[in-house]
Amino acid sequence: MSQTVERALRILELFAERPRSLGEVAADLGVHRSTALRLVQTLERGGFARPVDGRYTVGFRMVAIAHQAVEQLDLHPVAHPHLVRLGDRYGHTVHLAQLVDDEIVYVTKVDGRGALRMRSRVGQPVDPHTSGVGKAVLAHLDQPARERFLARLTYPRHTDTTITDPVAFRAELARIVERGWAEDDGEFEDFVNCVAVPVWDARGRVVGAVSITALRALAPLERLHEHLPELTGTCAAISRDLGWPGDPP
Amino acid sequence: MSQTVERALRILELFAERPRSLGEVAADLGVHRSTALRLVQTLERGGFARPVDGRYTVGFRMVAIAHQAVEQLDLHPVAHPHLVRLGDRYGHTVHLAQLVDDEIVYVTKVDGRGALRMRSRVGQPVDPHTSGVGKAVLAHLDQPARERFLARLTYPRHTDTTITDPVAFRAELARIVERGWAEDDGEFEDFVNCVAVPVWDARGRVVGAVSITALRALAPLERLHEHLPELTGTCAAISRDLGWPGDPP
DNA sequence: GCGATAGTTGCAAGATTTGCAACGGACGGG
DNA sequence: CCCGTCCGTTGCAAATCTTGCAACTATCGC
Repeated sequence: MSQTVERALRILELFAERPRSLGEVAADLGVHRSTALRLVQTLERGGFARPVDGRYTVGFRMVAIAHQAVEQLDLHPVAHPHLVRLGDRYGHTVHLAQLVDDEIVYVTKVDGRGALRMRSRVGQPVDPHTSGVGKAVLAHLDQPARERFLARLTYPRHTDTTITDPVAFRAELARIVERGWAEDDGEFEDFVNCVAVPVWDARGRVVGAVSITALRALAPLERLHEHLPELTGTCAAISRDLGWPGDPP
Repeated sequence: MSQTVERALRILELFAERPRSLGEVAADLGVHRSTALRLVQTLERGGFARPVDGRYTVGFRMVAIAHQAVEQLDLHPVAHPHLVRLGDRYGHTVHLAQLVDDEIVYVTKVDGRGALRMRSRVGQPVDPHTSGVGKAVLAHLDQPARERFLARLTYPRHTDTTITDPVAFRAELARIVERGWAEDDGEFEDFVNCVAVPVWDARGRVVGAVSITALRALAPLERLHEHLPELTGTCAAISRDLGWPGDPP
């Protein structure tokens, strides 16, 4: 609706990938260099962009605002200490995803102790059919909401184990409800697997999920399964902090 | 330079504080509601804003971009695992600040185990005269850069212990260089104190600092001092990961 | 010293944004 | 039940604000 703002946002997207020169920005937007300059300058004066050796990148105001935004989410503040404790315990990567309106978003990540770090996901929407947290939330959603999700779901294949069949996916969701937890058996990336457990609010509705993720080489599913009691306990603790009465779902 | 973009950024700032209705936005910007609507819609379609029960807030694209930006910083990725380990050890809050151009910015925070969480600072510029990390970096900066910092420094008082005298501040910096670490004795907030140690790069220049922060009631300075060997070790490890030869400064 | 690339500025043209007025829906009090 | 208010939304004409141009400067590398 506003061309100018659209261009400014596009510029921020460009900066997020990697630092860009004014020329690159202008070329990408298809505008004159002077136009690009004025947009970038505006971003810079607002702290949304900053120069870095002959190029521009995302500015710190942006970082600060985003951080503030995450802290405003209901789940993050109550869950965080629990997640840190959980991360401590096994040294694996811990993710928290929250159900926000009609999408599921990664809200917190606690890095594991290994040298490798998972490609980061905070702020990104969860892919429901290839992630533990996605399946955990989806499975425990109430009927109409789940159907709304499923309706707009596509099933692109990422690995051999990716579930690409809607019917099989529904079966998987049913299984998850039954046992109370979900897993990702290398369905997004071959060498990564995880287990995930849902989090409940005061009214007994799913609000998100917590997952323990690890390289298969480091901790295969069987090993992660051993952490399920701890993970379930953590999610119960978070849920109780949210006012959950504590009944089994 | 671009009024429209300026307004869009202003809107994001508003959303960061708390969710806003269109009317509030329009009022704050001093524009017609329809104008505000079109700007907000543009932000929303870009994922930079999102509706939340009758109001608008910061969108997740914003969060994702900011996160990506932080990961691009040189210090963050190498330092993070060390910080987590340090946080584990004592359960106190750990901050990492990085020197970026002519400012020092909080880049990472590892929350402590206590129920209380520090008011968050990631992405925010460090106040050099009231923070451990600020003083640690400033003290070890090369002469000209330090003078440039000092030149534009004001010394607003926040607490009884805030250093408000430029001369006293220089003396403090000298003391910090001598002993190799800095402290914040409730200089920003009465009840919070911290110790901080600088981080070096391959060429032996300060690139940032790490601090261990705690409520005074929980861990007074004397207690934090006991953690200095560990903190110094962590900073040395980070510095070595950055290519620091390992000579004492 | 030449050529390339980066950033910057004034100005005129006009595309883009703006304010207006009016509509529909939701909510709450009277 | 109706009125008042506050929400978001749309079409349109006016004009503000943005845009592209062209020219200038600076820096880097050959």
